[in-house]
Amino acid sequence: MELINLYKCLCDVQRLRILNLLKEGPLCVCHLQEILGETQVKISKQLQYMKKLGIVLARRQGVWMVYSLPMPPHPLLLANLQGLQTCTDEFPWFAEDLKNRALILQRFADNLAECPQVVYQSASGC
Amino acid sequence: MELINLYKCLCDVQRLRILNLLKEGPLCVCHLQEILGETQVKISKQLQYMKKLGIVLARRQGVWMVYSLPMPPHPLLLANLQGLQTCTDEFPWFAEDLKNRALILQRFADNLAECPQVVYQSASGC
DNA sequence: TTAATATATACCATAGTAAGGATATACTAA
DNA sequence: TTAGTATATCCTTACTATGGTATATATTAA
Repeated sequence: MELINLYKCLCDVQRLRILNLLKEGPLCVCHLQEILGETQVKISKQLQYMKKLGIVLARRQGVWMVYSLPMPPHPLLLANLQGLQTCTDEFPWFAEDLKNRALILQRFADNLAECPQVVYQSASGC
Repeated sequence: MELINLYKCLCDVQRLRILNLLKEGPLCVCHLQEILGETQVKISKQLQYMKKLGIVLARRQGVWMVYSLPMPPHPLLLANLQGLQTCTDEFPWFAEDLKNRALILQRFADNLAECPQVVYQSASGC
């Protein structure tokens, strides 16, 4: 992976939000779609873009595609996501997104009918 | 300045090299041109790009245009340039450029006929 | 004024990126 | 097999970025 590619991913707000979410753990497209409030095509394309550049990984789990960061995530990526956390005025969605992610995981824990094949816990190793 | 713009500048090798140099202090176009070994047009365009995004500042000093980082430089920019210093395998020019910059400044100190109007020392405040 | 130097801009071609709509693919369930 | 769901791809259009050549601008020196 070329480091330049990291910056190519960071220079777009949607991709930044996706990486911020994936930093916490794997997510499937439908959940990213729900959190970002974007169309399926847009999310999917951004994921393809980052996958092609080697910044995210994809793995199929039943009907779902689960995206994640390579382990361990590049320290420079983590440092940037960390540093951006404090810029709440410019990136208000940074914390909001993480909150919504937690809600979804909670909902998923309560109701296994939703995304039943996706066991994010077991995906932490990919 | 929007932080996203910072990443837009970082995602290109030439711009990265320029920022790495400006981190050490102001430089005029001709010196950047000499260090990077690129054409005047390319350097100038990259500088315009970053200036438009609010990442670098420009000030005329006689015939020369002196470019610099806004003071104080954004911590996220410094953190990234710092973090990249260690990636000598991927960015071998990172240290080389700084060495060449030092040589130019030395040469300038020895011979004032070169870029006589440019007093980089006095430019540190811009 | 004229000439010379440093730098920016205009113009053109090419490539990369982004967004939307429609459609295709892959998998699951029945 | 069929239908349904999740995701990816194709196609078009528009915008942004990159690179090159030529030219314009600004400043200095004579």
